[in-house]
Amino acid sequence: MTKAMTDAVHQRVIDWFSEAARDLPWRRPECTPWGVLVSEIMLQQTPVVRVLPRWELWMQRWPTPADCAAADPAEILTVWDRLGYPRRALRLQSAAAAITSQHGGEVPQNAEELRALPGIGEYTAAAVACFAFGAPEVVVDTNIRRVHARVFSGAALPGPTYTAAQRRLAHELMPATHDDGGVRACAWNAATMELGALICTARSPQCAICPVADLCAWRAAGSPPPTDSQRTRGQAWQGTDRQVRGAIMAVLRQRSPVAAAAVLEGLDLPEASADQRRRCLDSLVADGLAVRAGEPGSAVEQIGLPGTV
DNA sequence: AAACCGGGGTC
DNA sequence: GACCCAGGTTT
Repeated sequence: MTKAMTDAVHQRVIDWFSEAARDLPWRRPECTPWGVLVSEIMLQQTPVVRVLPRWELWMQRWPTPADCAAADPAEILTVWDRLGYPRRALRLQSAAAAITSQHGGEVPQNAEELRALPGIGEYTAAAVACFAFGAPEVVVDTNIRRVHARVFSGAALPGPTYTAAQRRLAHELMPATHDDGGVRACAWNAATMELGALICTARSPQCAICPVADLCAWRAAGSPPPTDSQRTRGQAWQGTDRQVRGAIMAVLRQRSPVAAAAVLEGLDLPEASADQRRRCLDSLVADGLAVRAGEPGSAVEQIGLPGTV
């Protein structure tokens, strides 16, 4: 791909974004860095439409990191509701506590300091530095990997793992920052992500209305279907510990504390053995998502959300 | 590099 | 019913 073609892709995607971008609350100018951070954590593995109402409630209740850090962890998990992966909620509160105690209550502005916070990895650190503070970091999520794979590599899908070659490509594709201080680089990140979310989707991409369809290497190759190695192996759900853990957490959000025996026997999961139920309950306690009172396995054993027992 | 971690919408 | 989703942590 020549520099002229890369420049053309930049221009087309950024122009497309300026008129097609969704009006999301964490993209508005008045949104705080904390609001951006909360959105990024919630959006890890969770679609925008499901995040929107939870984000609004969260920001209304805890408008600053200090508010969140001081909150009752049981309420944190209750407001998180069914967003999934509830450990994210506790890590977000831990991050808020670190921001409050170590950063004067202000969200750090650079990726390195963000990366050191609980629950913030390579992607989220770059995304917050870029979207909240305008830093020209290389942001790579699953949408961006897919766009890169198609437009520049000619592949149907990027494959399940983020490879060194993909990281190198993402760096090479970043617009120069010497003349605008990174404005264009940030726009490229946001625009590419949005293109992957709205047009260049995994299942049925809308190439007919794609701003770079005529520049796309995958299209030029005849839009070949994904190979077996490019397919992501879907996670099982029925019968997994994740399903059982989720069912236990649903009970605790409803009523807490509660007798452990009542929870374990009341789960509407006929396939789950007594061993699995017990193992999952213990793992929730180990993860800090639940706390226990009374001897495990005894008649007086009680389970509750953290802080309620 | 691979396993683990939720839950719901879509095709 | 398979597939997908603005990933991170642990081993």
